[in-house]
Amino acid sequence: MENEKENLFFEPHKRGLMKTPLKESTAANTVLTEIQPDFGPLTTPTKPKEISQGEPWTPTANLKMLISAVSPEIRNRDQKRGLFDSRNGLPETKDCLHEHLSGDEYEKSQPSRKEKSLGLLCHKFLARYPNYPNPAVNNDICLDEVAEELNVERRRIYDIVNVLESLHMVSRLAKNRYTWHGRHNLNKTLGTLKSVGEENKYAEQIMMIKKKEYEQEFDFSKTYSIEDHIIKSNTGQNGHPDMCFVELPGVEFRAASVNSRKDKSLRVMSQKFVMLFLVSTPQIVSLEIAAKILIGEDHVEDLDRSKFKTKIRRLYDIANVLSSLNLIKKVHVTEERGRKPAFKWTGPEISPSPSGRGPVFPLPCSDLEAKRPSKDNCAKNLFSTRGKPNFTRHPSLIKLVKSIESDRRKINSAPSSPIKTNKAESSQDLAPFPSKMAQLAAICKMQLEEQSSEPRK
DNA sequence: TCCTCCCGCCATATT
DNA sequence: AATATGGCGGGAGGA
Repeated sequence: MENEKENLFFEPHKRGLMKTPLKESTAANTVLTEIQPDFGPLTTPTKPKEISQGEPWTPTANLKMLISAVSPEIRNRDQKRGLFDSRNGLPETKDCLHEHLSGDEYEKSQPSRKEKSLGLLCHKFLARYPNYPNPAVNNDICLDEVAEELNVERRRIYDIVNVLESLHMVSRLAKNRYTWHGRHNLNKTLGTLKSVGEENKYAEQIMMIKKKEYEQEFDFSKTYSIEDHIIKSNTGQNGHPDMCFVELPGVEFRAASVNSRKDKSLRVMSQKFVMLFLVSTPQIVSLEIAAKILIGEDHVEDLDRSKFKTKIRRLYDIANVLSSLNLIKKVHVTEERGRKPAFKWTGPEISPSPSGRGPVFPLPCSDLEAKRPSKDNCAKNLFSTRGKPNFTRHPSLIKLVKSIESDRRKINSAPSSPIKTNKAESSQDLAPFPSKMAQLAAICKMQLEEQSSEPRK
């Protein structure tokens, strides 16, 4: 079934716009079918590593301009460091000005950590494709080629592609091949994610966690375990919560594979992370909060510290590509007890309702407007977190969907009310935790206060 | 020091 | 078995 051998088409990019000439001294191989002289083309590079002379930037000079235009911050960072200053530190290396430091150690201009950041890499990646590609032409992406052209190991490309996929900006076609969709559907996807986020009551969960922290700050230390339980029950009252990958109506995943079980972390995590922004009132989410919520959802019994740490690490990865997409930007929240790293949503304001809302503007490409309530899609693509060797669709999740449906009615209101009007409607859903209402009310208040104090650091 | 997060080993999933 | 994917977390660069 996998028509993997479709080498018939070629990359659409690198010709579309100015793109990356890449015609530089070094690499620059803009070959159509990448055939590295050193390695076999069809195997995992594993370590293509640095190509001859280390010139991380020059070949992409104009790309940089492109990037700068989009993200001034990046530009600043670059300027901060002398791009041309090839030698940093490296005491014994007399004067590198003499070009070839020859010898055996030409370790001089090491790209420097920042130049190898995922964020930068993502910018380069994105610069190769138009935001709104013409669906009529071939928009395939060959991971091998990209990895090679950007001079990074494949592993990094997976990181990028995975989150892009979570936003449906790309979709897997076959082994090593993805199709670029760009920002078509992006709003639709975000709308869907927002709906799911509301259904999952992320806003409430966030408040619960904040409340917890708030209390701990005082002396009520010891309320955490209780809180955890509430949160968990709330999400997936007995089974697993929403470990589902939200699909898009029109863009069903072609070429199965993607729907198989192993869809775990990054993709789903990325969607959830985005959901948090979309349901948060001051669209700001701290990594800590995000990590806690994401952890709370699966692995019920986890107080593990290392797990938390790992989660944070993943979030940084995701945040980097989301930042490259200009959907979020890094900020700091100054809460009681110090400032924490957080991110602020800078993406489009998305329409709250999943149904009845079409794209903001009529798109030329007829991407089947299957305007479907998110829950449908969600229900359709549920799979358990844990890799059950045989089942990708966890039966117990069906019930979750049911409950979600019942919740659903609540999302058709409150277009922009600052505080989720949860007390009223959600009271029924939260029935098992009546006392929670009172707490939520209190939290809401805190939330407001916090908001007012957000701006001024 | 703490915040970020690169790097790449190696378990899993696909072919 | 060979490859493709992608969890995961040690540990190092940077502020």
